[in-house]
Amino acid sequence: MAELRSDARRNLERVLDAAERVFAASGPAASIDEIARLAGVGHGTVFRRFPTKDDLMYAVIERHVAQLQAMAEEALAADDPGEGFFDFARRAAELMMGTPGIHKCVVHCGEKPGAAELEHLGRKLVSRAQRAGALRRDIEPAEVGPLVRAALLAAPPGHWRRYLDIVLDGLRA
Amino acid sequence: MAELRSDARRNLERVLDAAERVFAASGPAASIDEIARLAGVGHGTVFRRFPTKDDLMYAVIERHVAQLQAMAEEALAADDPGEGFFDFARRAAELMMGTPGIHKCVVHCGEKPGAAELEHLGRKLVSRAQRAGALRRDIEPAEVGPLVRAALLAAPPGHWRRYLDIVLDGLRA
DNA sequence: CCTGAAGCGGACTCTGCAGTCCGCTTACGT
DNA sequence: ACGTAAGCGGACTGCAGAGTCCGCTTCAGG
Repeated sequence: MAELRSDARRNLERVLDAAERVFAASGPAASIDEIARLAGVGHGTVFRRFPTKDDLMYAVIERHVAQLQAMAEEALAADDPGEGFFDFARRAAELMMGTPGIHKCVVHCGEKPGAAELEHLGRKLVSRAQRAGALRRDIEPAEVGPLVRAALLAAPPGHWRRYLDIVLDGLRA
Repeated sequence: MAELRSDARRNLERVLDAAERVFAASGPAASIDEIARLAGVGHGTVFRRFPTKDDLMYAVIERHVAQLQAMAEEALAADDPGEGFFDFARRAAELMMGTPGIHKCVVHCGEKPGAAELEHLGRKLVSRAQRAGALRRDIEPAEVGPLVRAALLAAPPGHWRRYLDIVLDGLRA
């Protein structure tokens, strides 16, 4: 990655920026051609760095996952497990809903990228809250994320916070 | 519809049956070719009866919508508004989740077909339950359906009942 | 500078879909 | 039984997007 020629590095950056914007706007349905056009490069250039569209999507997603991971770690350090969980849910939702298209990409990928770590943190967060009696126990820790995400995506543009409240209320013990 | 030649009527039936099965399996992504193949007809035959894929989808969906409508009317007649609503939700979910692909088609169409009536019934059902104090008031009657449907579709295959419970709990006053 | 390797980009292929068209077939009234 | 209009089906078109390839351009080291 450091071995790239200067023009190549510049183009790579442009591609990633464009991809982020286009995926954010159109979700997984975004086309490589559109990204290349916005980046001001030929689409062959995109494919040289990212052999498939999914590869590019992962690259874009990875930055977001990193942010979520930091939040999750912080939440795990909270004194009150219940509050840690609900705060995290709200903050994560705020982040994801800033770029709904990318949110859809995450759902689309089944979170394959480097999300094993994040998923692990999420599970810990949930089961800690369950043990503390703040969360209903009849749901698997791994299932909470998908449920919340689905509710967020189903909401009409401005109203996802209401949907989130409802689902979080439903999750309470 | 009664003016059809006998072979045409038979083919029409075959097409609808095949479409139902294929849409149920693959959702809105199903291809006309696959439906035609399963029906044992050329795809030109499908297009003669249903000029666009959406037309065919509507035809398939309509039967399901009719069933839901009957349920909704029954639920509106229930003594307890809250119970009427929650029973309807569970029964409707049971019906829809029997054919998840068709459920996806319904979501895909934004329920255009003849669903104005059903939507109206749904709104009445919700606002009646809200007035009776059985349902939280900070959600529009028209928003309840999408939220519930999204949760159902997000559930891993066998577990949608759990997801439904959670969302319905969240909806309680 | 000059050169060769790295990089570029767009023309090209391939795939899969919706939707059209028309020569052939078949049901059905007489 | 036969004439004809209704019906059939598959070859065809058009489109859009993913991924490939290769002749040309540009960077960077000597």
